[in-house]
Amino acid sequence: MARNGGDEALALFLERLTKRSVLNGEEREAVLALPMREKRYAPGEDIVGFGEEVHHSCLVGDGFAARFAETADGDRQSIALHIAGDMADLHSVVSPKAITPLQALSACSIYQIPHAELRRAANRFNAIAYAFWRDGIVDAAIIAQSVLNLGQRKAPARIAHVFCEIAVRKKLDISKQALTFGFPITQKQLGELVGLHAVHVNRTLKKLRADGLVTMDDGTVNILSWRGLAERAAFDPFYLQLEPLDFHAGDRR
Amino acid sequence: MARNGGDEALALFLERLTKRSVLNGEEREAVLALPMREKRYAPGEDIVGFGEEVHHSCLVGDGFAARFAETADGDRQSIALHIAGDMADLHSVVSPKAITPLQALSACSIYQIPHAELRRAANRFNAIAYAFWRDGIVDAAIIAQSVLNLGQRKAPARIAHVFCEIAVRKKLDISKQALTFGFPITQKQLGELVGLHAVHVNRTLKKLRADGLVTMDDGTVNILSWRGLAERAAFDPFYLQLEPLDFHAGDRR
DNA sequence: CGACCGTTTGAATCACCTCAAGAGCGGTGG
DNA sequence: CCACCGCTCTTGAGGTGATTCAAACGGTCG
Repeated sequence: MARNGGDEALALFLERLTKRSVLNGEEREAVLALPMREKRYAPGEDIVGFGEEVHHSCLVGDGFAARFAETADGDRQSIALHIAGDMADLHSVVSPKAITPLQALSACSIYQIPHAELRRAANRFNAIAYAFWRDGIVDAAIIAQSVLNLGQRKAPARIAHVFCEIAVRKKLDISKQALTFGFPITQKQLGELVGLHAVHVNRTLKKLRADGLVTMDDGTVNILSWRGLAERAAFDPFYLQLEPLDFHAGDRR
Repeated sequence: MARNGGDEALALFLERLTKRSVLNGEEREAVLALPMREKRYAPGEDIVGFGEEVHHSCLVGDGFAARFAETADGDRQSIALHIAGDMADLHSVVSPKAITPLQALSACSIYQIPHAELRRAANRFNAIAYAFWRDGIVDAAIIAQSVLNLGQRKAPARIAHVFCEIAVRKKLDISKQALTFGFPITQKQLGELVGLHAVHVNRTLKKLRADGLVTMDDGTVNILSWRGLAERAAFDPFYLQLEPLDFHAGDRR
């Protein structure tokens, strides 16, 4: 059972949970005690294949992973982006046959946590069961925002929105001047995230750069003007900000 | 506490649950015994407002409801469509503050079920808790397909896909010749579902009609050729078909 | 009756895609 | 070592899809 990097990822995951659900000391311990096994993946590699049945969930250590969908015609679209501390497929606990493949977007480390252990923690502590359920809801809310992003925004706003979302999810300090994060993906992959073709992604990035909003070179995103970028994206982080909810009280109404 | 139409909707909801999760007699009883209160809404009316905190979930009786998102610029996009037997916001049990409004798409009846009762059923029966969690995952999978739909498909395929999905979710008999269902919404609303403007929806419907695939008049969708429509949509119902999973065995691996 | 809404069609414009080509870069094999 | 391949980024030109503005028609409601 791997620790070290795994402990860090698990701590991030716990933070993610407790940001949305109240967990007491015992419950936190139970989460932090989850056993796991480390795996590394190269960019583009399948972490969980399409239709595959898994018996563990995948906690992202570093790098980026994403779930994909494709049409019968073979057009690819990425559905959900996962960063360090995300349990990319916590839903597999209740739906173990993957309806979308999970792939490494960049080189990334994954910590596999057995479903049996997750289920045990949920069965032992009601609050953990609710926290897991809620975590899935938050994921769904993020996907719902993607629907809005693809359905209503034009290319520059779509790309700006993705950058804004990652910055907030990574908990970067928005007030800081130098707002930068590693994002080692190709323009083609970025296109799959926002439903655009690589060529148009290229032109759009050029425009955003020319407008002094953001750059993306050498696998690094550099936000030159948070305000400008957020405005261009029409970004409202409300959908990410769920305040913690307490599921301990038996029947709070 | 309303019954009649409510019982029917609840039976549909139970069917939806048991299609995906195994529930025993006692558990089924518990679901069917849920108390509820009927409400009726006119097209466009808010069922749950943006940011509103609710203490009940909304079971759709008849008609159609949808959740919406909008950009800071005011562009509307519908995120999720709900039909009879759907618990439109079961997620509100663990996330009571609505991050997207729920509105009546057509005239529709809603049966409100108190969160306290849902939570009680989940606390009493582990399998129900898992079934609820799983239900949310299925909803998320449908939204994920919308991302694919908006990101990768052109207008005719998008609209065709929506019609195919509704037909399958309504459990219509695909093999039948006359494949028809009521769908009393405007072209503008359909546009909000698929991320297109009303004018273009109109032209696209005209094209689909000319190709002998589908018509939509007087609030009725008439699928002239299921095969042709499904092919045009590149429709693959896999994402809807989750076989039932049994959560009773304490620690099945 | 007039006002309004939804549908339908036309024409012009804009956004995005497709095809194409060149430059840079890393990896491979002769 | 160099020639070559494949992949990514970049830019151009032309085509398609979707939007926008506009106008006409029928139906409904006050």
